[in-house]
Amino acid sequence: MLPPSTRRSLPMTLLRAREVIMAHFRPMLARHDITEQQWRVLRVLAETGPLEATELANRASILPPSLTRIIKALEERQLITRNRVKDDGRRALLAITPSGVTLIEDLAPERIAIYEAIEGRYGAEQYEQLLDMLESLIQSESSED
Amino acid sequence: MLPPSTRRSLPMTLLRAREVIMAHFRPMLARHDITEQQWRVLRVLAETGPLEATELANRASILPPSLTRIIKALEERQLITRNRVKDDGRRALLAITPSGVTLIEDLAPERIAIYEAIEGRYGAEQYEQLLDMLESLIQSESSED
DNA sequence: AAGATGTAATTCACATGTTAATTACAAACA
DNA sequence: TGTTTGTAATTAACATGTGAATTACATCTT
Repeated sequence: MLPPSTRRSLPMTLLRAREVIMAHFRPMLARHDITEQQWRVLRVLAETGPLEATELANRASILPPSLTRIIKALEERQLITRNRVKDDGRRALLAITPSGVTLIEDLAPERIAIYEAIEGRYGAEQYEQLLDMLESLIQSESSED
Repeated sequence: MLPPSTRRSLPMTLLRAREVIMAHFRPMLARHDITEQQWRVLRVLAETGPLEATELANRASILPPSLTRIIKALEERQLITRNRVKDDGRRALLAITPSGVTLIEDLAPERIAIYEAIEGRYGAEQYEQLLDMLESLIQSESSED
């Protein structure tokens, strides 16, 4: 078996695919002075409710050191709050604030429009199938110790 | 249309998919003290021959500022060389050195084995189909000004 | 030739990715 | 009680991602 050429390697192709998609969202994020990762963190908290850092890191696919920095930035902008968990001084519950919710809600319509445009160009069925296949890949490759 | 939940957003899913795949390669890269991006640069040069920085950046999907730093590091380790292009003082041809080729060749067998293992778990046909669908997505979304 | 415009590469500033080490705390246990 | 072990979060150090500004050349224009 030949090694996959760089142009058709799976990691590179996933990277490029992510890149062309994110390119559509970056102008919107820049206008609201928020990074892609900060937006992910806020959306997870908005969808799920208050979470501890470890769970939030998992759901937003952000590593703990990055999350520490992101939490600090979002807390300073008063988009999230942190409250100690009683009986365990290590943990803290992170929650989105009302102004954080407002920010997410302001972005939501444009977010939906961008997704619809992508689906329109790519095809809704293909789009769903691609997501299914990616989730299947993640399943087949995750943590088989 | 509902906004896609964070768990099934395309950018997040692409990110996670890339993550589970790259996890297989990281131990190998760490053993050889090379980063993922440095490995990409070397592979592109090994496959394609000498390139100028802009073309190399495109093929390796690395932004110019990152490539500047990576080139510097690889040059210091004598894994690549840079030669000015006559008649244009801005450009330079970047080429992999023999020891760079040796490094790539040392990694190649394990690289192939990892890909084969992934294909085996996921299914060879699915694997090819996924690549096709991703390339199609990249096509449908790239630069339609 | 001199200035205006365009292009390749770099630099800057800041955010995140990544691994290893460390801190702060909790829980188990002698 | 004091020590060990385990866990959550942070910090440290370095590499890369990202957008804006800058530098170094080329090329075009007059």
